[in-house]
Amino acid sequence: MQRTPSLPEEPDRLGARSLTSAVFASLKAEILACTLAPDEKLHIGNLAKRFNVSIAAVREALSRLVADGLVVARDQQGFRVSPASIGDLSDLTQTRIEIECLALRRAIERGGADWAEQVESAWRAMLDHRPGDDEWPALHERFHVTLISACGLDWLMRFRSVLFEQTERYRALSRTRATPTRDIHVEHHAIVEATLARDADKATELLTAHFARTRDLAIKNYTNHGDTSR
Amino acid sequence: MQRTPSLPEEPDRLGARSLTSAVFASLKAEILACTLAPDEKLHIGNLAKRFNVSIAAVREALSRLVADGLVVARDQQGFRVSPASIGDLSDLTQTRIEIECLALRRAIERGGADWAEQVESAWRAMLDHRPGDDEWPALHERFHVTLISACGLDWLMRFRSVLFEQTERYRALSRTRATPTRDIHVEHHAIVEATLARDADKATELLTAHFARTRDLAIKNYTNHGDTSR
DNA sequence: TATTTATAAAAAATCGATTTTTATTGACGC
DNA sequence: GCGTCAATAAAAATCGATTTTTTATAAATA
Repeated sequence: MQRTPSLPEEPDRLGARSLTSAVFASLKAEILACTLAPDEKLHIGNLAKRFNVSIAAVREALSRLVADGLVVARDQQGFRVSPASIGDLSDLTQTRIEIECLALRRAIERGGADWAEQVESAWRAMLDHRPGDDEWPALHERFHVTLISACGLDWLMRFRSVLFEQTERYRALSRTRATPTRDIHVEHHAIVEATLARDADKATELLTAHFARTRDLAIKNYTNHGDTSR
Repeated sequence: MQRTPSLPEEPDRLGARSLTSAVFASLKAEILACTLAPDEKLHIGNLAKRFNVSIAAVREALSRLVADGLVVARDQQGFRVSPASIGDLSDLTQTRIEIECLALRRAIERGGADWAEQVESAWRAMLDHRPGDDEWPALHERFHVTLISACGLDWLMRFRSVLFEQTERYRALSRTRATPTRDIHVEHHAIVEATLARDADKATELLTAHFARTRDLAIKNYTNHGDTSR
């Protein structure tokens, strides 16, 4: 009973239950947004100063980020942001296509009426928004999660999550200029239609094209602007 | 220049470049062998005493293990070994089947003569050994890695590795009595034959059966002996 | 001049102690 | 009796300082 309710909270802990988690979340956001560039050295001492926490807290947060494949660690050489490259983006996208199509087929096979409803609902929730919108990222991810949520395999969903997150980084790298001629709502709508019609072949074909287009756009801007080094 | 070369090394660091890595490796081995049981609380202070290292080193090692899905962390409640269950084993196995079959198809499509040679070589290397043998685990894993290594997707290989490791834990749980009537060499040989004959349908069918059998054996012994709680 | 070797500076890794949070237990009131 | 609350014990989280390792720099040798 030491803290008066009216006093302001500590600045750092934005909802996080521990300092380490707060640092983890901040670092993750910066890496996904490429404020911390791919392959950039993550100077433990500097980060500790910047976040006003101890070295141990930073090290632990960084160790956790290795889990998501966003940071790589080497003994006695510290941590750095995972490198990014067109090769990796291609690999990533193809793996994503394989896994999500697999999951979508299973979901179409097993999903019940409740699932179909959720898919439609998640899609409609996106309609009022556009990429660049504050709420867009969360809604977009929720849509893709819901779409294949009926696949019935937690491990597959877990891998999907890793791949989605990784892709986020390349999206950030290509977000240099306004995204041009791409009607993302139309793409999503087509996927929803085929899915709800239980047409697995069509749905996976559309999903594949959807991911491939994301990749191609990223590669295009990547070549023009994306400087991964610093 | 304080250390005399002839003095014995510190006991702990078995090849590891850092204390944290050594603790990481030890803990990982114990978790995979189920010496540290599923869902068991990982008492940081005790572990630090047991390994003669600081709390920070243990925390970091544990954080790294979260990456592999072998440990789960909860803010302010420390770490525990990831829980195991028949449900998880089923999920795991099915995901493994989907992903490895996918990879095998791609490998059969793309693999060249060098790959075919490596597959045969990795298979032959296993012939002199049996499960339970000291060298078996490494050779067995190498065989399965080689088999699909020509799939051309690093991310897929990465997920494979996670799934293989997870399966290891259930193997340990079921290793109570001598593995009974299962000629694993025959199973592997059939897979190799179909693969080298570039018969993807047959190869994936056999691989699926192979993983399913591992799962069924584990479930059988799990029900009899496997006490995940403590 | 190129390669090595010594030296100094920087950074990573590690520790022991302190602070904070959670879990436990027993008293108290309903 | 049962739930609530406070005091205490245990454990997790965090910190600041120390030790070890690597990297950068400069001198020395071939």
